[in-house]
Amino acid sequence: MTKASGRRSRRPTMVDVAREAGVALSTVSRVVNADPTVGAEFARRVQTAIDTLGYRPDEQAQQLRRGTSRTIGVAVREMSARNPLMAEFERGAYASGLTVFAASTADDEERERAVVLSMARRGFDGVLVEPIGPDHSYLAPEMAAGLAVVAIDRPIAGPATDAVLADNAAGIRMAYRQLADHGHTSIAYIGDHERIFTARERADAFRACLRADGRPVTGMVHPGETEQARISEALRAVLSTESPATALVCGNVTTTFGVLTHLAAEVPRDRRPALVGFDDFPLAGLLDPPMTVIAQDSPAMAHAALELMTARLAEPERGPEWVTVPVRLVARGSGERAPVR
Amino acid sequence: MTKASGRRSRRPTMVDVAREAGVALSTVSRVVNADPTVGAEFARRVQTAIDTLGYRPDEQAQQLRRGTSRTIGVAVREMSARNPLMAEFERGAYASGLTVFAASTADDEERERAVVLSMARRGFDGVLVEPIGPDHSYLAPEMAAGLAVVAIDRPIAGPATDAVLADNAAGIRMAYRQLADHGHTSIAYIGDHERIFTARERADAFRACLRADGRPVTGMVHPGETEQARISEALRAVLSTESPATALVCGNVTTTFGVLTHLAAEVPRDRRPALVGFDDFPLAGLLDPPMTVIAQDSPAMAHAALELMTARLAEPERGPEWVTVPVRLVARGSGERAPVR
DNA sequence: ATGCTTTGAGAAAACGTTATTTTCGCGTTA
DNA sequence: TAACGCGAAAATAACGTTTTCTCAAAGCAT
Repeated sequence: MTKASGRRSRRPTMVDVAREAGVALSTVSRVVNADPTVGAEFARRVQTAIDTLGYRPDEQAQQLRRGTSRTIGVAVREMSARNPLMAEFERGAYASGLTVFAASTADDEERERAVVLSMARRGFDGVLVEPIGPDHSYLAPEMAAGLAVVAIDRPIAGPATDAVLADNAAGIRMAYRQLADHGHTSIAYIGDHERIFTARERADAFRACLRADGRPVTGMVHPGETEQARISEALRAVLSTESPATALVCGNVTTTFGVLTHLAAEVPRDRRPALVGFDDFPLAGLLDPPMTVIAQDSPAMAHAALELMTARLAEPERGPEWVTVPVRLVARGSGERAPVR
Repeated sequence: MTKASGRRSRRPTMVDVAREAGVALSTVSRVVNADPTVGAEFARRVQTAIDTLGYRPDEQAQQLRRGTSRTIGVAVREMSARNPLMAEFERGAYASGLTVFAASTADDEERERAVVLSMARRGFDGVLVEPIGPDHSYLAPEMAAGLAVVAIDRPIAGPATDAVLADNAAGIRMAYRQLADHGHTSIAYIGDHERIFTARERADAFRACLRADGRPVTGMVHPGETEQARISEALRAVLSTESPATALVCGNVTTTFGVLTHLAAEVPRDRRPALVGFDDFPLAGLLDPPMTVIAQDSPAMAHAALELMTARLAEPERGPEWVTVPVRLVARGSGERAPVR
């Protein structure tokens, strides 16, 4: 209360505490960090000074001095979208005493770079990133300087990092198998653009399924932008041939929604194809028919990511590791319908 | 390359650049900050040194020194859940040259405190917070020290802050009116627990609607936990009286999902009540019947929040301001069904 | 008593910046 | 020619911590 004459009160600092308690600055630091070499009487005096002043250490200065922040950043395409993985990861990290801050890359390569670099230059110890573009060489110097990088959902092109991936190929095979087992012989795939790693893996796996079954590939695989117009177009192409597809595999949730929207609007209920979607979503069970999906194991993926992250933080020189997490089929009805016609 | 003998390379710092360019530390700083008083030749030399070394300023040290970070934090209940508001806010902030980092409070009061305090002590300039508990007095010293606080979705109890709220009461009135206009005379409400501000506002508004219509309130308003069991119980109570409700207003998305789940499992299609839900959600239009909802204007709310935030950053002493954003009714079918029986 | 370790606190240097002050070279003016 | 002013670079002092070093006092054995 001595010199704070201005309206705006400054945050109390260690120096203030030291003055209040009548001890040296370094003694305050030792008390704050529970250094056992500080005497009981001194500790008490400092503690009361801390309490009366409402002192809180400045984490920024701490980190600058310590060179570590116990903070890890999450750079993900969309924070806002349903992203159970991030929630799981955050929970786990919190339990390990790590702070997690997230920022979204908005599916923009340049933005990802800016976000991740900003995290690195703020002293974040690690970054969990859902990589966007084909070039991640900007990460190399940061990693050399000690930034722990774990890729999620897709691997990072360029420097070798840890990665957690879903078993996309197995998921597609399960979807295909389920439809084939229910009598479908003409199965088509509609998915995301193949510039995206997961979309590429899934489309490739689907083509492999067709080939393994001795069925024609041409005209049955439709990757592309996830806009309604493109999806509707693909659907029309697939459903209006002389021997139309009786079943569909959707490559991701956006595609699934687009397909459902199109079918609801333009295809009579009793002529709709059987459907299996990649990725589960809320309400999937309340649709008519309930939606059969390939569900990713978000908790397991988050757990794996956290494991990799903490392992790398502890031992920065370890070799990069990839973890592939199994997926599972959730049969709800849409994928178990018999072929129409 | 002179002394970096260890495997792990240090990030280059201003001192390194200064040494490389053969100038003083402060000259490097001036070049980095585009100070016009630096000579062309010096600027060039420093710039090449920066490029060859790959120097990037340490934002942490910058912020410590500058006392400002142009960073604002978002503390929201669930980052992972669909939260279009946050996405909008982030986009706008990015356009204004602000960095946004988000952390989730997991609906836990203590966690909120930890997260927000951590943001403050890291030098974040502002915090957008979706407040949890009844006591936010911990914010007072931070605000006194200059932290800009904007509450979203609910006001903050304790220190007076800016806030952006949805017009909950008007939304409930629109929902009630829509159902009444379609012939319903027995309308019930199921919603979230009234410890939550929005739930309280909505339940209160619904009671007011009943009273204004001269209808009994008892037994028609069911706020509570959003667990399936509680919701099912409320539904049974409301639907199994001698004059059962023919229409329902759901107080939030979770409740809506719970109600839909219960109805799908236990009530034959032709005996289901009309439904209006608070908050829109994806796939609402693909349900059977398509779901009528009260939709919040997330972009408008995000925009308002950003306005308040920037205004406060610019002028910390301005009076707190509350902005109420209108909602709108999206009629899709479920709220326009005539009463059964 | 003397010397030697131990304990515990203070002083000061660092972390990587930016802001302020000092210094210096040089052209201008009296 | 000396004083002056000015532009531009160098030096230095912060920002709020942690950590290393120093050093006085106390404890203990000889």
